[in-house]
Amino acid sequence: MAYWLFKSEPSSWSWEKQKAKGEAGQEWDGVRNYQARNLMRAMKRGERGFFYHSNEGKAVVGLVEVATEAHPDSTAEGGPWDCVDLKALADLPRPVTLEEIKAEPSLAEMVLAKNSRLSVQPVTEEEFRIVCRMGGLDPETLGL
DNA sequence: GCCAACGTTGGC
DNA sequence: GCCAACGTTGGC
Repeated sequence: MAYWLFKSEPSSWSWEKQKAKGEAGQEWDGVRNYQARNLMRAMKRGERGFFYHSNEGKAVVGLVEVATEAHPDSTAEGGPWDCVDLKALADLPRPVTLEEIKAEPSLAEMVLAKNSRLSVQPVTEEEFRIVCRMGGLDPETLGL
């Protein structure tokens, strides 16, 4: 089981909008970066990730589930771009800010802290658990 | 709004 | 295949 992080500017696609999609989920389209695309190609249905608000908020605000494996990005018009579908799983009771992540020594190696520009990122299991707890979610009781 | 970091493009 | 120029991202 791998873990991930998805970044979005709230002004273009917010956590509120993602939640409103509910079980139907939403194609994570528009990614035009090979590294990010390759990470999405490696994702499996049912894997979990964080939803991160960049620019405004700068915080991990929720948990998502990978709802489909990678498929062609419907906005890419035959280009080499694939993406997965995501559905919202849960709010973080307390958003975990970038500042807090950078201040936490055990998260020093987190991609978000080191290469904040990558829009889809891998997260280790340990990082996933730490950020969940910082956000007020117990990964055990969630069955994660 | 600035600018550093990064990725991509294209001339050579 | 190198690398300068350019565009974009996102923290500050």
